[in-house]
Amino acid sequence: MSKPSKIVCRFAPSPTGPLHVGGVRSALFNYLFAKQNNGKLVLRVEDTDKERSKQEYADDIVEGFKWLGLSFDETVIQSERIENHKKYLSILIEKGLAYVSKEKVTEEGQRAEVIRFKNPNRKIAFDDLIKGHIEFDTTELGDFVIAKSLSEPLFHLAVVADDFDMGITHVIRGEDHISNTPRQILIQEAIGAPRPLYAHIPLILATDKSKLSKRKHGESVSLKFYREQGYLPEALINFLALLGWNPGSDRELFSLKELVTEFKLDRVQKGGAIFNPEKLNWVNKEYLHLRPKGEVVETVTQILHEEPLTKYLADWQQVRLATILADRIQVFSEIKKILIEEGIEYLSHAPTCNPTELLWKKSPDPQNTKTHLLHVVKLLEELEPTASMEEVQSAILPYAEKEGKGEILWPMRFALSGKQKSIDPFNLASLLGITESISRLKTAANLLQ
RNA sequence: GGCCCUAUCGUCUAGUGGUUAGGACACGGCCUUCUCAAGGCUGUAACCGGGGUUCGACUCCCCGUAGGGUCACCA
Repeated sequence: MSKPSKIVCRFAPSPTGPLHVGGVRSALFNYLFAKQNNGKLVLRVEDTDKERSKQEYADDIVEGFKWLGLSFDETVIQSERIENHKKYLSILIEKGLAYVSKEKVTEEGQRAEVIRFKNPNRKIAFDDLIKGHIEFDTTELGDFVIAKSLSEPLFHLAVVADDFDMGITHVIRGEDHISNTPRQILIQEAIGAPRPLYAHIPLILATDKSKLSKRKHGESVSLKFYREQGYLPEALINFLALLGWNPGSDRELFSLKELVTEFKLDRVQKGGAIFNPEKLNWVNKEYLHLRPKGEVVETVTQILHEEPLTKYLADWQQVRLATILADRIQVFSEIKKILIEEGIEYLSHAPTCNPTELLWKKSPDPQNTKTHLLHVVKLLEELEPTASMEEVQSAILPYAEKEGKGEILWPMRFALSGKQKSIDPFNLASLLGITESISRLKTAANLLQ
């Protein structure tokens, strides 16, 4: 038995755009595989294209992973390793395995001279850890370009050189790289680098089954979008892990730590998976409920505080509204939607009630209803102006249970909100304040004969 | 179009020759409930087609078909 060498993985994004959810999943699978094998994980920022690479995107990538809680053992900037790439380039040229090629210039920006790899035109086969055996005839690739000039190495060369120097043992990357693999293997063989093991993971697809791309599918492909919408990092990680992988059981909720032990590369799906935001919302809700209630309420309060729609509410009212909302949302971004769609204008303006709707469907008696409303008023008058939901409840509930909950609670709630659907009466009375609640109940009672 | 990959409910998927084809999201119903939401129970819903192999195919093989990826002096 030879001592197994340490596993080294890498995630190698190019900073030409914001961090993509597909990239996050690639990074996640690398992370899980490396961690569970006590291996090393490297973040390699592939910025050899000076035209398109931007520092802000490199920052976005690093910040994104920091937010997610995915850590790398090492971060390398590919452009800083260019001397190394040049070294391999000159070796290839010396050996006659690459050459300076005179080009016909047909497009603007095209060089008259580039470095091409001398393709041995062989068949290349490799055993992908996910896809299985794959074969290519490299003849059709021709003598592909590996550098713009002696000092400007390109993608394929840089990847192979860096993977070699960094001792990468497993290349886990998106399926869109599958056709790059034979080229890279050819270069490896030319520079005498060992071949790493490949695992090409299926793509994350949009609803139309095409690859998620910013150009086609907009902002919702970037991690930042979900971060700004208030999704929880652990929910995103869990959801992404389940997209294309499953543990073989019915279990669906996993912490990152649990994923490290449960994840199996050979259980990764072969086909692409459509990104389903509804399922993400569900996962997020599960994690939201797992968080301490106080913490969630605090975040919701903060959001309400900055929300113009609730500016008119006093601070204590915002906290109470936040407490109610905290139980109802799947994602923090839903708050605004709820405020608008459900219409909570009744929080700021007393409703005008239709007397008929004030009556409980199972017992539509105006006289009784009026008596009940006035009795509720009496009970509320015993309370402090800012009584809590619990205080309101213990003041009203015994009476409601005695007389029939619907008979009391429906008219009470309707008198306070003027709506068929609203926050429950106890929360509502507490949220409006006792003084305002009494006033609304009296107004409603007066509508009844 | 060439090359490569893929194919189970609408979606994510379990399944590895014999299953009432299982779970989750979404959707519908019921219960709970003052309404809404949550929660509980439950229902509708799938093996792309055609040939083989086999006593027997969702499962193995071949051929179609469909979808996707990739074909840069980007990564």
